[in-house]
Amino acid sequence: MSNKHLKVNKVYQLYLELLKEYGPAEKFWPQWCAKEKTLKDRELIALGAILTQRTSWHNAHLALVNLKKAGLLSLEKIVQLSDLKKLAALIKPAGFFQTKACRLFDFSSFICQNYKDLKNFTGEELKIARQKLLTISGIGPETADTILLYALDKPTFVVDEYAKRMVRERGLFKYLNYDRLKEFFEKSLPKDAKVYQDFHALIIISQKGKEKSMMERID
DNA sequence: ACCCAGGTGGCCC
DNA sequence: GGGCCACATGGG
Repeated sequence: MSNKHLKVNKVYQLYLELLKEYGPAEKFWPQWCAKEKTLKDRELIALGAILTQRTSWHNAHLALVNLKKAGLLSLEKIVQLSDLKKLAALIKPAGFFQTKACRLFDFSSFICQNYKDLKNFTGEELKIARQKLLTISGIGPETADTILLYALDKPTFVVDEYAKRMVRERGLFKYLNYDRLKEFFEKSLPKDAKVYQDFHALIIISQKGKEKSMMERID
């Protein structure tokens, strides 16, 4: 589908300006914004989306490295755990570790039991997939959209505190609730996962600074 | 010794 | 339907 019909608007212009100034977000978030992702990458991103809730990326990163070292950076391995104490201990640096251990387990169970793996879940239509993720305890709109956008490369816009702040400061839109803002961004931009990924990352990079937004690879 | 970091669900009115 | 609270660690 051609995007030529898309009217020039402030949001799209802002996206183009940020892209020009900072370059593609893949430079700063190599793993999350990569064009080609392995299934392992996708699992890491989805688990990372939960671990980073209300937490600095640095702390979520420490937790992911612990999971990797323990061989638990895998939905299947997490589902097989008999109790969550070990999982909770590993993700301690990410904070809210008991809550998040349950969330990682519930998410992993949902995917493994209903779809076997994330690749099959990608086959679900976007709206259905989003609705289903929202039924999982601990997966709210931002986490659901983060998983869909970065782990599954589905075109759904992630609204976070940085996006809200930007909209507020620049007076782009008067409604600040999640769904209204998400719709606003999506109507202003080409419906393209790569555009949403880069823009969301660039919003954060432009506000926080490149250094603090760097997400190191975990291999 | 504070304050905050890419939220969410529960409870209250 | 909005306003508060608990959840918890690491860094400035």
